Amino acid sequence: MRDTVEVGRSLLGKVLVHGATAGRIVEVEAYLGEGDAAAHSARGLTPRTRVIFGAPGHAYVYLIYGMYECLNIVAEPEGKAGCVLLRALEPVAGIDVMKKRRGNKDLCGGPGKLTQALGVTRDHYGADLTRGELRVEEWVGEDFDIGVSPRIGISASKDSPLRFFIKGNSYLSRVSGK
DNA sequence: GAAGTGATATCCT
DNA sequence: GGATATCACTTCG
Repeated sequence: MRDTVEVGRSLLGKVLVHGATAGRIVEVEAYLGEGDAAAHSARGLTPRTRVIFGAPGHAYVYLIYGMYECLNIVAEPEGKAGCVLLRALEPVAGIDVMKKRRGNKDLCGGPGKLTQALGVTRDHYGADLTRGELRVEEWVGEDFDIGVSPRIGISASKDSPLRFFIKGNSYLSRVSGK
């Protein structure tokens, strides 16, 4: 569990690159395997969640509510479940492309939105994020403070402080409409 | 505030 | 093998 948390924190500030588009990771959530009722992996290994139990550094993309993909990065070593959900990005490249795809609205301020903006689909399920078209890159930038809070939009384990974000960043996700 | 969307997992026959 | 309950969200009212 600690490893997943560490990976999540270390992902903050890095950049997710997909072709011409790229975004800085400003908000993530850790999803553990054992003892985390909110994680897909909590109920064991299934065809859908098998990537979470696989090698770290790979993408776990799933379709939720029929229309939206969510992008996770596997964090734990093979055999253990644990992944980090990317919730929000700060657009840094290919913004015009994102706007075209998203219709000029909020580009990356939510798990389903950021995948649309970057063009991430289930085709990237299991992809290696250290190389290839879709990848995560280091980013040398100014220092930032990391904030912690409970996760958003789930029904189980609401109180676990497993959401990490860059303090003060204005591209963080918001809970709809409110 | 509520509905809609489709894949998955868990029943039920 | 087939049906339905669930879901880590977004959009529209």
